[in-house]
Amino acid sequence: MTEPLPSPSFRPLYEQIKILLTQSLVAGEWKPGEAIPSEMELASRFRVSQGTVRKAIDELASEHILVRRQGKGTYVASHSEPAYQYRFLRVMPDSGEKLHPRNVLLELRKGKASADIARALAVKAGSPVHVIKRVLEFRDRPLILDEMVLAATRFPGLTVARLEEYKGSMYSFYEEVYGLRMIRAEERIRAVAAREPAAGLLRVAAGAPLLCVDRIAFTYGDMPVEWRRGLCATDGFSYFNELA
Amino acid sequence: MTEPLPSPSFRPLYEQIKILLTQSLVAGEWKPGEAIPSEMELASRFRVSQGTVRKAIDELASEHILVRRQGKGTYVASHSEPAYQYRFLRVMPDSGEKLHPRNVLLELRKGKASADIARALAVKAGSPVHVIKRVLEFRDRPLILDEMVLAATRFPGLTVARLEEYKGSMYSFYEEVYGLRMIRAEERIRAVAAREPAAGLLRVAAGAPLLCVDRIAFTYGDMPVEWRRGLCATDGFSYFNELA
DNA sequence: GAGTGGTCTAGACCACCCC
DNA sequence: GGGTGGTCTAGACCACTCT
Repeated sequence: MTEPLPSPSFRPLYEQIKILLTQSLVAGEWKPGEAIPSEMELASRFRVSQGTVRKAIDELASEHILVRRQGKGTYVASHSEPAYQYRFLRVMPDSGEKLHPRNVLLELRKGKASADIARALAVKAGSPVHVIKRVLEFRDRPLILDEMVLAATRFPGLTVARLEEYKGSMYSFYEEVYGLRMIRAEERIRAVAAREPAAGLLRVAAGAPLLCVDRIAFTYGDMPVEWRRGLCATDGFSYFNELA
Repeated sequence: MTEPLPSPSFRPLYEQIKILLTQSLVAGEWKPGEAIPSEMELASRFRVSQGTVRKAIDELASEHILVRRQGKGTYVASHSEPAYQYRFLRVMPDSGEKLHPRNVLLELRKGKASADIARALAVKAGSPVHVIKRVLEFRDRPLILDEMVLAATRFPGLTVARLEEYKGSMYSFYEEVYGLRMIRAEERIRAVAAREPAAGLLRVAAGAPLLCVDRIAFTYGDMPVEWRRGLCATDGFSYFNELA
């Protein structure tokens, strides 16, 4: 029998299992929404105890990469599921009611990555990109004006038709159409004065204060996929955050 | 047939242990910065296995209520420790350098809780409160103008002298002087136009866009302790947030 | 009833820290 | 060397879901 030698840098077994599971996810062995094999089955596949598989899955579940459902199985998390639909949308009405915005596509064009965006997307400056502009409306009021930038190589054949025909959030679109599941994002928020054309699109006066939310969204392995800038008027709405 | 009725409220053992540990923390049996008893010791105290204590501690550690240190022990987290000093401060220089702000106290006065603040602090409207105003400076530039409101009953004998003599963050002050450890906070962020006197204090033009960050901070058992409103100019700085 | 995740136990051993 | 947390195992039993 070949026992794994204790390597100089100690790596617990469950972390290696975690890596193996992640590789299977990246490779598409199990797709978003599907169940992965049972803990016992994975334990015998990897030749470890159920407890070790369990710890690996626990961590992936705490990162919202997998979802456990008692009595049923463990599933690959998906932005297409209602509960995860607007997982990354932190702007909420102060009234406390749930925000189910409507997506209005403004523009899709080709462009080249600026230095900043190239760095954010880990591509070369000047690389071809798609630029998407859209407005999120809530109760027929424009709420957020978004600009998204995607590396063209990762989104071949992206057209207005495909975007418009799609029902659901951007991230379920990336996921279902391009197999890119977003698992994490970083946001930087600033306050800015509204300028045209944003002011008009959001129906606020020029110079009105807006939230400017810059986001980089990542898929498995911390690979950046989307750069986004959102402008948002915050009368009646606010960006909610929990600090723990 | 005798159908075994589904137990109305199933509570796993480790959750009960978690509650017992939390009660000891609230009661002050172990103070911030101190070590709690070892896992084996707690296991025998509670008559459960080490694994069960371990799971309870794991959860408290993931909530940053306890801190594990391999080979040493498990400690009560404290805002006085350097690593946790500015745990809840999300405003950072865009340069990426670390933010070690300086605290400048402007005002401490007594007041009465407005309806909104009373609700936030779970006290009666009109209850006596302390109102603290201060500026956080970074490299001699005013960065954040904060107004904090505290229920007077929870902070007896609060004076300018005690506040000014204290070195460190607000929350280490609450913790060391009043035994109130903040473990969680909720923030709501909006964009607002600067007005006097905030504009002058932050050295921005009237009407300039500012971040307005409203916070409620909680101690053990989700008890609200502090209401806070921060105004922040964001040229060169931004509010960082990670979405997971 | 069968299968899944969830809990709990007991014991062994490893990595880390400090004396 | 002795104590602490960290990992891993094997097995038992519980709670939940679906059939």
